[in-house]
Amino acid sequence: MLRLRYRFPMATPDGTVPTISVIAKELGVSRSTVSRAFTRPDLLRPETVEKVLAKAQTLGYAPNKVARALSTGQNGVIALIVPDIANPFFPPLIRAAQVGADHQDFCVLLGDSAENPAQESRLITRFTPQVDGLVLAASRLEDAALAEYARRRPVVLINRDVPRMPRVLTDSHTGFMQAIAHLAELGHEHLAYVGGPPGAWSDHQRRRGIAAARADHGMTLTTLQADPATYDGGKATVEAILASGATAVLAYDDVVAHGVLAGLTEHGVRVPEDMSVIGCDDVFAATTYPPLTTISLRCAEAGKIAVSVLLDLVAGRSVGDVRHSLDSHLIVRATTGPAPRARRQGPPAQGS
Amino acid sequence: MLRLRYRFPMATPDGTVPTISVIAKELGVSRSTVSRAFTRPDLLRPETVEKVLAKAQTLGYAPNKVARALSTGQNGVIALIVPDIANPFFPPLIRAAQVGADHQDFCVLLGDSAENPAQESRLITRFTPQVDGLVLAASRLEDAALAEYARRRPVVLINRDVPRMPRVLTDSHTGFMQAIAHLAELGHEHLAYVGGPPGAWSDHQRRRGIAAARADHGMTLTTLQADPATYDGGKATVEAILASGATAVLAYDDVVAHGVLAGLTEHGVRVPEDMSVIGCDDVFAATTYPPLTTISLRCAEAGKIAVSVLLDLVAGRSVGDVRHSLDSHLIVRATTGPAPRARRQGPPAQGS
DNA sequence: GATTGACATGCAACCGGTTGCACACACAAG
DNA sequence: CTTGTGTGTGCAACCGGTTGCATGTCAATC
Repeated sequence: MLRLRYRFPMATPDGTVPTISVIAKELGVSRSTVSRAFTRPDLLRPETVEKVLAKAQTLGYAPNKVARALSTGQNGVIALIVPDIANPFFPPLIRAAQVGADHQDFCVLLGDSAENPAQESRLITRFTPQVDGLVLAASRLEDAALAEYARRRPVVLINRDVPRMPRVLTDSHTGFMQAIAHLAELGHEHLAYVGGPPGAWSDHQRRRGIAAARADHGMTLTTLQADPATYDGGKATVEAILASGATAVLAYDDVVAHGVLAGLTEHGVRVPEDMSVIGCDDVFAATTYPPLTTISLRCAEAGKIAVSVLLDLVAGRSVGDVRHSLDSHLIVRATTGPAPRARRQGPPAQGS
Repeated sequence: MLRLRYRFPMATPDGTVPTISVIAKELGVSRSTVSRAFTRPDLLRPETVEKVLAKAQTLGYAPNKVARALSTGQNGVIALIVPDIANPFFPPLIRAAQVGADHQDFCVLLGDSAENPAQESRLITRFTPQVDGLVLAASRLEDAALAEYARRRPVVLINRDVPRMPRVLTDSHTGFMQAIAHLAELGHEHLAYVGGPPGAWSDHQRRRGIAAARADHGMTLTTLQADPATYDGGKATVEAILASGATAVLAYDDVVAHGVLAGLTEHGVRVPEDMSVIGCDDVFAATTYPPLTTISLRCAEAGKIAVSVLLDLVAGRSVGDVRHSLDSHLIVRATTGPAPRARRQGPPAQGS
């Protein structure tokens, strides 16, 4: 069997990717000069740089990262691995990461671990040799495994709090504090929390925050779990919510919150008249109807910062124990209202 | 300023990662022999192969992918460029693409063009040298530009119909036919279409399909445009919709549809009692409340197929003029109902 | 007018593999 | 003893950049 060398038709006009050699020849300069126009323009006469760049522009030239990687050891590529691309929390984060990387001339290799630690390990192993660093979002791996991978390449974690590893956390604490204060003000006394994936850092953090805050306000709390943490999982918890006697629901995220909304409506429970619902993430709260009261989590910012930290690390710029905690805040929209008991008992009549 | 050569500490005791040269020297053979032990073992004497592999094993050697990529021109990477990662149409597509690529041992470089042709060009130029092929989703570039890029690397388009270029189309035609038939059956006679980005193939296709189908049913059609094609853009069209006298709205996509829903509710218009609304994409119709009647578009499949076609192309397996058209269908949920006039006038009473 | 830098560019080696071609050697047939 | 046919290896060029060092130019300085 013949193994053909796969290569596209040569020479720029007829469909090849242009190289420094092409530009050099056309301009009658050496390859080094072309190279330097991109890497060390300060060494060249300004008009030379300009000449080269102009030519590169018209030829559609861009430096070949693979070649550059071979000689410098820097690939100009970072990996970003998320548990589920389609979970609406991640797209804004991914986009911000991509844009941030692009600004520093890096590309992003994207991986979806399907919430599966084994798959996540596979991807990391596969990506590692060809990237300068990795961002792992909501990793499902154990601390030890993470530390091991971090010895091979710089790693920045998102929403995973491992001491001594650089990490960026979307901290829902403030938001949930505000949410519970908001509910307390509306007269609610009985809460339900519909939690997410038990292993996840974010769920753990939310549970703790809510438990603390509700105690401050003397409220009762029923903790449930959406399993899985999806629309349907949220919907399935509705009977338990109603049985608990809660008048307000805090959901693990916006997706679960929408599931709860749907389930409530099917049970003839009106929102917010009979039940208040608060989501978390603020990721499609503003693009669906009814507008969901939710906790805004700055997920895009997390992506941006993670990349920026990683690139600092890659460039040897960074130091110390990095732990970025991004605070959150409540956004009140249309799914929270006075507790039914408070209304029945009399006053507010807010509005009509 | 000193520019340090960045290189990670590695396997061998002296801190360097072993190369074929090291193995070759230790074994007293040539570098080619070592290389061939890994790539064409059939050309070597079995005991030679074994000797090399054993040595590689003890030295912890693994072939350097970057170097291999440079000399073979095969990187094991494909690029995927989308106009907006955060547009909910794309995440399922991206995920399917990533998974499909992974199955064939390819990685995905992701790019976000921000709906901007110039940015899209930049990304393509930057990615091209380091990928084996590209998938361009909903490209905003002109046909000529696309053709030009396709001469450098295999390119597969999604939702862009350029003759003689491989393309995968999520064809909304069938779905819109069904939608209009559905509305006709419910007694609607006046439709409004809230269109999306004027340049987009998908909008163009939808406009044509709707115009044809409504004619078949003798309905009137008012065409509006959500500008931009977002939640707010959709919401802003509501007054025009109401002024048009339409009793049913077809929206460019689910996001716009939700904007319309919100706007209608703010105007005291009930859905579906006073107005029916149909979205398109089926991307979060099932994860929000109320469940949106919509057209299901198989976007994940589009991603999967595009990658599969691209990898066939890359491997030289594929042929001919590829044009995959993925049909769509209507999914009736809770936002469509009998036309108000029909209800007032009497008969149907279909159901209750 | 010769000396000295500073500056801009070229030369050539190198990064770590792959591969077309040549060569050496073995063995079989003429 | 040639000639022919394989077979297993080595040589060297190449992929597309980067970079240490050398060279050439020109203006400022002595």
